Amino acid sequence: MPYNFADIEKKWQGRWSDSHCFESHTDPSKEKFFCLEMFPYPSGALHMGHIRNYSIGDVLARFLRKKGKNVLYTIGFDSFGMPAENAAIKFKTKPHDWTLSNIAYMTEQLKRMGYSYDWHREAITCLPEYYRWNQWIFLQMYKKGIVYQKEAPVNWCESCGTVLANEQVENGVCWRCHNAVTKKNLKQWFIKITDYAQELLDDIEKDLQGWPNRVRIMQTNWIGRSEGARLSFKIPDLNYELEAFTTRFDTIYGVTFIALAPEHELVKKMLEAMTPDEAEKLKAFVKKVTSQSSIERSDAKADKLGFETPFYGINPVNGKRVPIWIANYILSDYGTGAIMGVPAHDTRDFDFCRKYNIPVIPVINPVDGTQLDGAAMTEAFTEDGIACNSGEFNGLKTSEAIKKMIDWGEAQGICKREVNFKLRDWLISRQRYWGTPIPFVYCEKCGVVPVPEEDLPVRLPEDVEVKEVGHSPLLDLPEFLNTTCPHCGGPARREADTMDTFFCSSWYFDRYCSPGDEKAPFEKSDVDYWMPVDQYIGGIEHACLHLIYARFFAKFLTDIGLTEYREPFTRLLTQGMVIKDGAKMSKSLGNTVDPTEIVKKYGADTVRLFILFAAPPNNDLEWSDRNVEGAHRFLNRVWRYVEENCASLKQYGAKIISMDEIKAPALRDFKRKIHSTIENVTHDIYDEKQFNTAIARLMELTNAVYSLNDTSAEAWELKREAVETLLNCLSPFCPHITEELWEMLGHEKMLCLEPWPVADKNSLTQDSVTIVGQINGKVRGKFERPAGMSREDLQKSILSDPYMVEKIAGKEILKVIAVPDKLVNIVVKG
RNA sequence: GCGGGGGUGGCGGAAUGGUAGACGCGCCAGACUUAGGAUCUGGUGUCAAAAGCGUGGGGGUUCAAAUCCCCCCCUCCGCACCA
Repeated sequence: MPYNFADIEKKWQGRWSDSHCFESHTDPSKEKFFCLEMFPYPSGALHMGHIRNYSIGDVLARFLRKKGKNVLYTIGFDSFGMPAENAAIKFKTKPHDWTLSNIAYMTEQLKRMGYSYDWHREAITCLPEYYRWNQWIFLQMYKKGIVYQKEAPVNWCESCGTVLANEQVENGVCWRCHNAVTKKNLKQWFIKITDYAQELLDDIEKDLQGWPNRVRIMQTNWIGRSEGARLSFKIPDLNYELEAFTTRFDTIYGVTFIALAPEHELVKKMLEAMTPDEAEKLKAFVKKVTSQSSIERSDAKADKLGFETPFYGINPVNGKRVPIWIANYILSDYGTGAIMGVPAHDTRDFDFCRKYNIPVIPVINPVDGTQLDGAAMTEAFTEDGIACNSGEFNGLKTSEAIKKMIDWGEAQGICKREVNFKLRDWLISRQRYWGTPIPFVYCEKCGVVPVPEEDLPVRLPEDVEVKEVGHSPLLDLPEFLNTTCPHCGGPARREADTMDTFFCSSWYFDRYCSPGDEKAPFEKSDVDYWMPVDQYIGGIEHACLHLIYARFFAKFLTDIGLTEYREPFTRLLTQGMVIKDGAKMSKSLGNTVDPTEIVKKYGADTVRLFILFAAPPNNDLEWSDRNVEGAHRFLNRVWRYVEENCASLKQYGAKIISMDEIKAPALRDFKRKIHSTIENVTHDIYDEKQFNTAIARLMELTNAVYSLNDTSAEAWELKREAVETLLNCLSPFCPHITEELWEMLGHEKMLCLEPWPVADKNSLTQDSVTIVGQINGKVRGKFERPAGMSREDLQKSILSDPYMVEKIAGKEILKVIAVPDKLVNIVVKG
């Protein structure tokens, strides 16, 4: 009977589903394991990246169930978002219908892969059962004062027709469509994620040891903490105190100018105080700079542009007058939007001053004793050194100077210690239709009023026509827009913006714990039991997006008493990309491989095996049709062996023969192979998450089974043990074929319910070992010796071996190093 | 520029400081076959070679280095005027 994967896979998927064997329940008497994968966006069909992600997760889930853990493993769909609107326009359908039909198709695909999801926990974010709790959580945030509206220059993507959060702008372009992002002044909803900046930072070190270092560093940089001081410069002509932030208060004596961002509020006051002629020039400058795209403005290599104003500020430490400039390289939304310019010790300020002939005054000399000359310097000196030209602080080392000068400044009332973060508040509103409606109304009398919790959900109308990108159909729906004020009962208008979809994905794992809860987003007892996630698996691209937002949510939900955990994901695995012909598989490059086609041709087990064997999870994985065939060939080999030897194998296996009973060396080796395989595979799967080597070990065991030609009863007993071990250990990777063969061997209980095998220590002991004989560190011979020989005996034995005696004849032995059970190295001269 | 990974056969990749190249792909030879792009057996770093040489390059530590230290090169990724 050939290996008929199509029928076999269908059969077992049916059995698993009918028996509900993958459903899990909250049970504090059992040890839990929450295995989570980043849920997909229902774009239409699964791609190989999904298959890779979920195959990794399924191996872990199936493995841990066998290890006796109560495993929560399920999936959902992150189903709000732009593509549904675009598709609606293109295919003249409705986002709701398009999305749900995609979900249906992708669900089918997932089931075909044999993933052991608990489908009764599934969460679909675009359904009101789910998004009403987005609205509810948003209202809790509002109550706690961390939701606010603000008019501010925000990131605007013209092609998506909406604003974007800071995290969603990559190198000045939109993360989704890669078009240039501009700034626009709009009143928008924000969440004060910055309140949590310090905790988000601290907990990276404290609680995220199970995360890849790379992601921890990326988040650390994104949060971007810097310590320094805030100080102010009096501007007599404008009767204004200009505040600036600096991390280098020790360079305060080196200030030769002040620079403002063109958006700074002081610019307005300046314009009023300037002559009309000068004001026109300044206006033109500001216009020029602010009309630059984000890409141009944030390019560090681009030319620095400045405009010298007729105003000056007073350096608080020495009373010196310094000119005030407006410059394009000053960011309006970091610090105070103004800087103290110290060209001698800051690269950017240096470039600026050389261009505009502003004096350079060094206030730190290198430790080697060189005296810097401001006029002659060719680049800024940014290293630590010794303070000079700094009055009473001369001679201090930089680290000391920073501390002492700020101490002094604080005592004098000149400055105040301050910590700044790069992290910005999370801009949550989107000018889109297909998202969670923001639960607020605008009342002429009462202003901005939250929708009362009992009125949730604010339902998103589903029967709409999306006509053009950038225009939400909600704006044309009076029945949605027109409402009454919950406060005064008067006429009011609904907020037509929807939430960033990252809001949905910040807590879906909590929902998995309490599926279908109608009274709350989740039951505390469920979440207390299941959370935090023990293993999260997904792409690196979310390092500073989803993974920061979800961490923030965890902290907020705990602060309002809904949960007990402060970090949602204990361990994180970021799988590499699936590559073909040297590039990431993508529709636009036309180098995709459709999982459905491959599953049809080879079966789900083969696809899973290939994708897990071809590379370790963290590496990128090059698709190879040949290697898919290789994986298929291996499964055929396993199938053929069990099928052809089924009768003999079934005849035996009544008892497991212990190592002590086995005499023949070949059989002892075979027994050892079985148990070392168990030990290594267990370690590779759980400790290393190194599935490629785990599979390699199973291939070795298969090879060993094939090569054992002994047909004694004893040998058959052992072969039975080997085959059953092989099937059990292979089953998390290739669950269908292994169930089928397991059944063929006469088992009635499903293999997925069978406990994971345990390596027998006694079967692992070596009878003899290969000792490497080295001369001067070079391998010269190999010798079989009994295991466990003492250092002395081993040394004697190898030194007296005729082969080695001959090799070292006539040479003077200087030293001998013997490592028990490993090697003997003879150091000789001559 | 700053930060973080990587660099091992023809390829994907293995190697607690201790036999470099497990396992697989590919390739070569043979067997079985009407046939093989099925299957099985053997071989496969380099070199004519038992020797020698081999883990990006150069130094070093060590009895012993892919692995530890220093310098350099290449490559991928992230951040990028954050004061």
